[in-house]
Amino acid sequence: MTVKKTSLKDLSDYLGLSQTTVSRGLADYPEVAIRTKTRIRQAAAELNYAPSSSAQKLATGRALAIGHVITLSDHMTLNPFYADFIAGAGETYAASEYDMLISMVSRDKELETYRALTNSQKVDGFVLSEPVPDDPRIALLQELAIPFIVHGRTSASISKPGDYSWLDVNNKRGFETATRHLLELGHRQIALINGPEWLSFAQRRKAGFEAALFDFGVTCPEGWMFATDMSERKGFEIASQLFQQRQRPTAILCSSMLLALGVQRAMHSQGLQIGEDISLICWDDCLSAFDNQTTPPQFTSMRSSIFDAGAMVAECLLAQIESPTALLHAHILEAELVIGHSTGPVKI
Amino acid sequence: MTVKKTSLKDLSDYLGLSQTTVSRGLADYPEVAIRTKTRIRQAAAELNYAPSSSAQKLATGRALAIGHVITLSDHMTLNPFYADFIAGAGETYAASEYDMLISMVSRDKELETYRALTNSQKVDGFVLSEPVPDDPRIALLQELAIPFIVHGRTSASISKPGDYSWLDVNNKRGFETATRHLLELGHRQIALINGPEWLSFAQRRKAGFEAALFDFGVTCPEGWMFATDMSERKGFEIASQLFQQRQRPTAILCSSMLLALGVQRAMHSQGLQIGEDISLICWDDCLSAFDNQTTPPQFTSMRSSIFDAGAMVAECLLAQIESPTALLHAHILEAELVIGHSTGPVKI
DNA sequence: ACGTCAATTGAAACCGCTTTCAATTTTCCG
DNA sequence: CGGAAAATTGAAAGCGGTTTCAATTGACGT
Repeated sequence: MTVKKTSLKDLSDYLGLSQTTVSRGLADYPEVAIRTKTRIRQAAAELNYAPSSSAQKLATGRALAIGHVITLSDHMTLNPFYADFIAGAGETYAASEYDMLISMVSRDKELETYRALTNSQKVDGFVLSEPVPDDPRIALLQELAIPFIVHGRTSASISKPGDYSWLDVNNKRGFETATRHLLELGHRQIALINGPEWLSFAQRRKAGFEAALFDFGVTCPEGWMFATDMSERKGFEIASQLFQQRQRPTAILCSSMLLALGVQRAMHSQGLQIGEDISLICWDDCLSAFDNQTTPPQFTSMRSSIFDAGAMVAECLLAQIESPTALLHAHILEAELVIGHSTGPVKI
Repeated sequence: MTVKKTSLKDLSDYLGLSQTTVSRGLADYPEVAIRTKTRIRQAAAELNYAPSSSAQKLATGRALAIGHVITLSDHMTLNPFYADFIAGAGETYAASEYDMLISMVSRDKELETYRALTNSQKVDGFVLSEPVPDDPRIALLQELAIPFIVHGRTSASISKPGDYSWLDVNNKRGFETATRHLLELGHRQIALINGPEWLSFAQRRKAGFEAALFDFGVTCPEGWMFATDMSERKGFEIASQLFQQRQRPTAILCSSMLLALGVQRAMHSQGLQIGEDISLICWDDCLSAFDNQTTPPQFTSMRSSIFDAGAMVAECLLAQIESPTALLHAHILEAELVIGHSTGPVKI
């Protein structure tokens, strides 16, 4: 059943050449004669030869693989974002002949997993997602001296340039812009439905929200800033609850489109007109499952493709791995405000 | 910077033992004396030793990795389902010390990717998702003689038992049951919003839908069976279109909760009451991002966790790999009808 | 004390590829 | 044509484990 794979030796025997030459020929070394290379390539194709990756890894020391460790314990991390983010990264890896190794582990095994993957030399680097303010993973990977890049940032204080590589979207400015947009439309009663506040990005978004309000001398009523799982249902539940208060917001800011869909449902069920009675802005990660790309889009939103972010993160990491002398990366992407149907001037 | 990893040799030198004994000690061979094992383990922990995976692979011939090849060309496959499916599978792999290798490639490189991963011996097996009726991947993998399992099935004709391993949910019966439920509530004007019909599962669902209608002597009006990307927007668009016809359905069957959310939005925007004016049943994959687990749930649905499916698929595959003599797997899961708020007797 | 057998441990080959350094063949020129 | 330089090719030593087979040690019965 299991057919013996053709090895380099088989191939070189077949060609009457040494393994050395064949190996070099396949790797396109300049010192191998053109006609020899041609012969080698042809024979390789004929015998369906492909080098054993483990042998190659062993000999070169490079795993040609990047690790993504995903924790399953809480529902947050196994969300649609991740699918798109991974897809973006994966595309880049594939284009560079790298493999993507994904480990799904419970949170308590997380650090151990990074350590094991590093020690067993299964990967050449890591991509970290969803950093928390003082992320232990970063310290660990620095100690292990393995290249990595963070999608997002930890607290500003720790993010001295040159400390570690990261790529982040400007969450603070994004939410500041969105909030300002609402304020300029005359809204003064604005609620925020944010992601879990132990994640850095959520903290930044909140800061942006507050900064804009502050500029306009507006305050957010007690209990109008929510931090929650970003699910449709949570959006629905929170909005429903908001709508029952005697003083109701005239605008709502959501940290994800999924939340916005829930809010929208709540509005519908209360007979509230979106963009009329209440304005709604959400963050739009341009997920393939929720496209908001009609013109004009369904939701007014701050738009920043997480697929693209995945691709960029991967590119930075690979660059870093290929030339270790390169500087660390630190990139900020700006989200774009896109006006859709869900916002309008405040009703008097 | 790059600290030299401790190798088996380092460890055996440190212990004053041979590599042989240390290797055996770590692998818990019975012929190694207990006290020696203890010493070895201790030293290994001390020196932070972890075997090089590539060396191990080379020596044993087992990659201890499973491949998932995902095509990016169309948006369908990069969807939330996949995230949950992969998560389920990944959990199983992690528990069995296997790695998960994910390749994101365009459809035209798909087969080539399977071939390359197999030849380079990067994986011990594959999981195929979203089979099409006469799937070329299956033929290829059979030819390559590498273990694999399909999540889903190809056409019934090809699925002779023993042909290849698969695990599928009973899509036909699921939709038959759902349709029957609507029929028993008195509905006779039922529309179907299905997934893309070139995928086997969608064909089966359609067959189930038609079978139930046939049993009740009901026919589905021309143009009421849709096959589409399963996005929120498509659900909205199709439902909106349906509602504009003079004869409007009294019930709708959706192939995903995402579609159902879109349909719901369309209903809201037309002032139609869900479960009152129109009944809605959707397939519920129990995705973490769209939970429908309230009691009673928001949507009446056919429920079958895709996360669990991923875990089961992975288990079957691993079993198959570990004992090649084992029979091929062929499992059918039944989806469960869960009554929620979105259905009710037909209005007269 | 001695032979025997079980319990442990080791030497060395091998997995399949890369790479250093040496060997061989060509090419070029005086 | 002789010889140096350039162009090719090869032998062999790793890379870091596993495993076969042999060797050593210890225990035990007489």
